[in-house]
Order: sequence, then C-alpha cells, then structure tokens
Amino acid sequence: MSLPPDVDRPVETVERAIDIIDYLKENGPATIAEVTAHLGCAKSTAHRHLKTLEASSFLIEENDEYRLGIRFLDYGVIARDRHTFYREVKSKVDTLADETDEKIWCAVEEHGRSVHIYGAQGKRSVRTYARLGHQNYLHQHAAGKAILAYLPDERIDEIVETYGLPARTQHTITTADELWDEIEAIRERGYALNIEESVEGLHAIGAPIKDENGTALGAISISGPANRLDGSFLREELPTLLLGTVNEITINLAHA
Amino acid sequence: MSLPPDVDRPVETVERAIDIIDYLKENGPATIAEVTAHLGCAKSTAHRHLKTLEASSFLIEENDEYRLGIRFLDYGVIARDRHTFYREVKSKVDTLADETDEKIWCAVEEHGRSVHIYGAQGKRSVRTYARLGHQNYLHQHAAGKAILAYLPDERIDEIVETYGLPARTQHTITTADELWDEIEAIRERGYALNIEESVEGLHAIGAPIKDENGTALGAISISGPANRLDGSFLREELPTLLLGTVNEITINLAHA
DNA sequence: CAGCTTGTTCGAATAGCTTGAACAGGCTTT
DNA sequence: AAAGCCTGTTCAAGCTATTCGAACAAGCTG
Repeated sequence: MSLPPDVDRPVETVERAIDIIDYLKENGPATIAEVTAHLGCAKSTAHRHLKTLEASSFLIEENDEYRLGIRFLDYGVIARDRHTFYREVKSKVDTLADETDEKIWCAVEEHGRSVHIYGAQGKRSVRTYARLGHQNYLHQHAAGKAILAYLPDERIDEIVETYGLPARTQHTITTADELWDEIEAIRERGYALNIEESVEGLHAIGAPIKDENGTALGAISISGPANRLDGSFLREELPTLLLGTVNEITINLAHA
Repeated sequence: MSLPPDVDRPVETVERAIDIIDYLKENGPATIAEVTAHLGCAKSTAHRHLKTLEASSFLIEENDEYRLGIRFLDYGVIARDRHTFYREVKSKVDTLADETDEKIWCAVEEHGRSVHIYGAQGKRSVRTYARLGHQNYLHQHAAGKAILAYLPDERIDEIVETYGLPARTQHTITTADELWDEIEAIRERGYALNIEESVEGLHAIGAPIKDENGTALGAISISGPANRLDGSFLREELPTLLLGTVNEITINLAHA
C-alpha cells in the first residue's frame, strides 16, 4: 500500500543491481561493455554484479549477452496467486470475456499505480498497449479510475502529487479539477468510463472491487473499439453486466 | 545457456537482497523481525534492505509485512515475450489445447532446468503441480526429457552432474544408465513419454522445438490422466498431432 | 601474425555496509 | 492512566567488502 518510500540511506549496491535489471528490461539483452557504460563504473564491477545475478538465474548469459531470466515469471506468478482475490476474479473474468467477446482486464493498485494481474480475451477483443504486469497511471484508464475513485481522498491527493497527471491521448484527464469532477461522477454511477483517454479509438468501462470498508482492492474493465462500445451498450448493458460480476466477487470475498 | 556460474567473489550485499526476496517467495509475507531472524543480521540492516527493495516496488509493505510486488510479473512477461519462439508457439499451443481438450505446456531450458513459459488448458485438462514460471528438473517430465535428448551429450553429462536425478514418484528416472537408454529411445522416436514419472496417474508426451543445428530450444507437452492418455491414442494419435505442430513451428522459426 | 576486441582475475584503497544502541509510536496490561 | 512491551526507524563509528584500474587470457578481424 501507500507510495514507494523515500529511503534515507538506501543500500546503494542493491540499487546498482536493480539499475542493471531495469536497464536490461528497457533495452533488451546487453553485453558487459554496454552495462558498464550505462552504470558509469569499472568493467570489473559490472562483471561481478552480472555474475552474481546470473548465479541466482535472475539473469541468463547467452552469446556474450545478458538478458532477464524467465525466473522472474515465477516470482510474479507467486505474487499474483497470493493476492486475496486473484483466484476469485480469474474465473469471473473468463466468463465475462465469453459473454461479451471483448477484452477484459483485472488490475490491482500497488504504490499508487495500477498493475494488470490478469487479462482474458473474447473472440473479437482488440490488442492494445496493455500488457500483463505492466504498471499504469491510475488516471489514464477505466480500471485505474475506478480504483482511484474508491480510495480515501487524502490518498488520491498524495498520488496525484507524486505522479502528476501525464497525458496519453488528447482526451486524458490532465488537471486535478477535471479529475475530481470525474471521481464525483464515478462515485455516483458506481463505475468509470474511459473515452479514448488511453488509446485513440478505444472505449472501456471499469468497476472497483471493494473490501469491507468500501476501499478499492482492484478493478475489472471491459474494453473495445469505440464504434462497438458506444451508446446504450456502453452506458447501460455493459455496466449492468460488469456491476453484476463485481458484486458477485465482492460477496464471495466477504465470506472467504 | 550453460549452468549457473560459480562466482569467485560475488557481491555479497546483492546476495543478501536476493536472499530476502527468496525468503518472501518461499514463506509468504513477513515482518522485519522475521526477515532479520532469517538473515541473522542486525534489525537496521534488514530494514535498510527492505526499504531499498520497496523503493523499486519489488517489495510492497502491507500491514507491517513485506510481500513480493506484482512488479515481478512485468519483468517475467517481458523476458518471456522476448524469447525467440514464444509468440510463434503461443497460438499453436492454444490450437492444440482446443483440438485435444487436454493440458498443453510449453517449456524452455535455462541453466540446465526447464521453465514453463506458457500453458493452455483444454476443456477436460487436469490441474497438477505444474505452474507458469516454475523451474523443473529436465529428467522429471515429458517436455524436459524432450529438451534433454536434443542437447549435446557433454551438456547432458554436465546437467546430470550438477543437479543429480532426484525422484518425484517411484517411476522417475534416477540413474544415469536409465536416462541414457531413455534418451536413445527419444532420439529414435522423436518424442518423449512421461509415464507417471512426475505425478502418479498422469501421462504425457513431449516433443522438442529445435534450432537450425538440431539443438533443442524448448519443448511442448500434452498431459492428461493415465486412463485417457494410453494405448494407441498416447503412442500414435497424439504423437502425430504433436509432431505436426512442432514441425510447423520449427519451419516458421527457420524463416523468421 | 599483429592488433583489436571481448571477458576475467587480482591486490590495494576507501567508500559505504553493518552493527548496536537509542528514539518514537502504537498496543496491551496492570 | 501509566507502565511495559512490542513494533519500525534513526544515527555515529568501525571495519568489512565494494570498487577501481591494471594486467591477463582468449577469440576475431584485418
């Protein structure tokens, strides 16, 4: 919960190791020379770090290049499976995908951002930038906004202050005033809409899964092309379907 | 490739951080006190490490406990998506699951072990210990044995020497002689069988996906209950189906 | 065969990690 | 209400272990 901490005296050696991992994540496989240049340190230092990370299979050496190991999947899957409602949500999300034939995402909040922990595609579902495990800004998409609206007000302020409101498309919410109006609307409706705010031509609706205090634990969204998800389908039929599913999940969670 | 290296002078501070991550992976969420006890170090040291890892969202603090962040999924999914044949394999595996109604796994080899990078379930597919991202011994299951048989002989020796041949069931191969006989058989047939070697009551067949040199890059397996996967279905129909799929993938890879 | 590049090893210096004690805050207990 | 006992957190000092840079080995290229 909360936000990533500002550590007074972080363990710099560990930060360097994380820096390497992040570099490989962003830029793909790299040689020692490349990593050395990125870190701005001695070649021998980079070498020692890479070999240490390789010993635990976090990194794999292939043709004189280091890359991220599939081992990360193991940790990610375990983290996901331990999430309170993942198992509960999975089957419902699969059902929703079958019923709507559209793309369904389930997201949870971590450190003031949203992470997609499960996705199911219907027959006609579109591919977007969204990816399993990817961190997103809460204000940029339907599931994120649904989560945001059901967090305590002071928490929302904190998050906006920390990350700002960067735009993705020309429809993305970029000012705090707009955001609070939107949150008001979401709280009244019970669900969030995303009208081309994350991807041009893409509409979506999202609804929160709440704990016993009414605070959002995560959210589920349905997304599809703007021309298909529109009018009463987007604003009446889909919300009914989605809120029904979310309601079932919430009840099951309360009795688990 | 190859095996995890024996590092001469590893970065011990990084090893400690990995130790924390592994502890949380094995034992679930833990308090600082618990981590301190596990590491056998000062409370302030554990604190500094935990906060450093939390700053990058690898760990998340919740109710005075630290747990693995869903962020690991991000790294894992990226590592998987970059794998040469993942995209190629995924759609074929989905098709196989539809055609057979059984559980299909796709595994790759890393550091002499196999990792499941994708799984698809058919309507009747069984649930086993197998999990996405989980590391397995190559000799214990169909996909692993298929990979093993198509590695260079000296590599096989290395792997057996490093990890030994631990048993899972009473049918698991546990001696080098048995293993070499099995490898011989697999090389002749072109596919591997798993007759209750990983789970009692579970049969499976696996076939390798090879690069231009004939070395295994990974493998695909079909598994199901022993009573259903048996006789000519297991030894004729399924192999034909599986080898056909694997062949398609191999050809597509060669022209990519 | 020389010259470049790569990855790897090793000793010395000093940066920074670890420690243990002390502080603050939230519980429960008396 | 106060005392006690947990937590998590901070800080200065000592010494461990990281970092550096140079030297070595090995593989390619011209």
